[in-house]
Amino acid sequence: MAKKITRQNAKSSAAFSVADRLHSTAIHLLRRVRKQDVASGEGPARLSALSVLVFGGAKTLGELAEAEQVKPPTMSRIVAGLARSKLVEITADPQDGRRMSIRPSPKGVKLLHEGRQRRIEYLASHLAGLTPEELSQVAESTEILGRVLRNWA
Amino acid sequence: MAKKITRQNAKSSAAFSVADRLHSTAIHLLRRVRKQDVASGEGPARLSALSVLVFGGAKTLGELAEAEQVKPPTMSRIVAGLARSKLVEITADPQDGRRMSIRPSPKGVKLLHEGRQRRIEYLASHLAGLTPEELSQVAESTEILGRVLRNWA
DNA sequence: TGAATTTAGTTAGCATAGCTAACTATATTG
DNA sequence: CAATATAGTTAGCTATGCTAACTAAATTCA
Repeated sequence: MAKKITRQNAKSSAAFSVADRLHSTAIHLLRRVRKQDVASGEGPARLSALSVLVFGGAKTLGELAEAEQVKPPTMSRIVAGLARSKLVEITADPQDGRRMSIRPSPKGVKLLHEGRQRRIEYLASHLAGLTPEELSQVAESTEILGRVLRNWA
Repeated sequence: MAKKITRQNAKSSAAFSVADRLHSTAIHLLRRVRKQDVASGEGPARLSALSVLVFGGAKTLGELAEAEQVKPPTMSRIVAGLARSKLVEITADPQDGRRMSIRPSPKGVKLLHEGRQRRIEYLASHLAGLTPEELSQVAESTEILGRVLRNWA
């Protein structure tokens, strides 16, 4: 039995094909850029958690785990590593003795900004060959995808 | 001393700002999509290597490591895992006894396509809310970034 | 009030995935 | 044929993910 082609199917398959290439491109792009982070001396999970703290302010461990889409035991170890490197400061919540407040230390803020600088400069240097039109296409599309992410189920 | 603003600087800082948002968007997009791959029962490194084999054909271990931007010992273990799960077949190179030829098994091809289907359908379902114009913006931009990746130093 | 339950985070133990250093085995070169 | 180069493996480290089982604090309710 041949599959019936409808307007709905046509729309789906366009999204399908874009999704496919988008996925592969995102993987390979990040794999390149990640290598710049080695210079920071911290792993990707720690840098990402630190970034949440630097840009979003102090969080509890549970909030951090939620933000990073990771289970609490995983975040517990990530935070322990950040604390060992003196990149975050931890205080007990005076209202609720079970909770901890985790915030970036000045050293953590500095390390994050430097790493971000390196990483972004590296990526930007590879975007530098694009025409202004291409660059604004990419910017526009990034904007669109950012909106998709904010509305994610 | 104020920084002199030239056409070159303007171009660089546009690339810089796009790079910044692109990086963050790519990270968060992949973090969501990755979760779909849990259903395959194989880790991300194995799925990615298998994908190279399925779409690029048989490779030696060194070629695979190169393609995946990983050191040979790392790829050695990834391939061992894929072989243990019977997702790849390995034969010795008759010309050069040091080399091995690694190719996907029928089971490997099937698993990859199913996983890809799940992952892409999931991503596509979230792109489905976009207008046709937005979708083609994203497609265009993905194309541009794919070209950037192919020319990467 | 005080026992039961819920909530926040930790500990233990497992698997994957990355690395370097040091090894084996095969090819190549002088 | 000896020396060297190349392909891959093994051993051992760190980091990151998980679940299951724990501790301790807060909350509920009989």
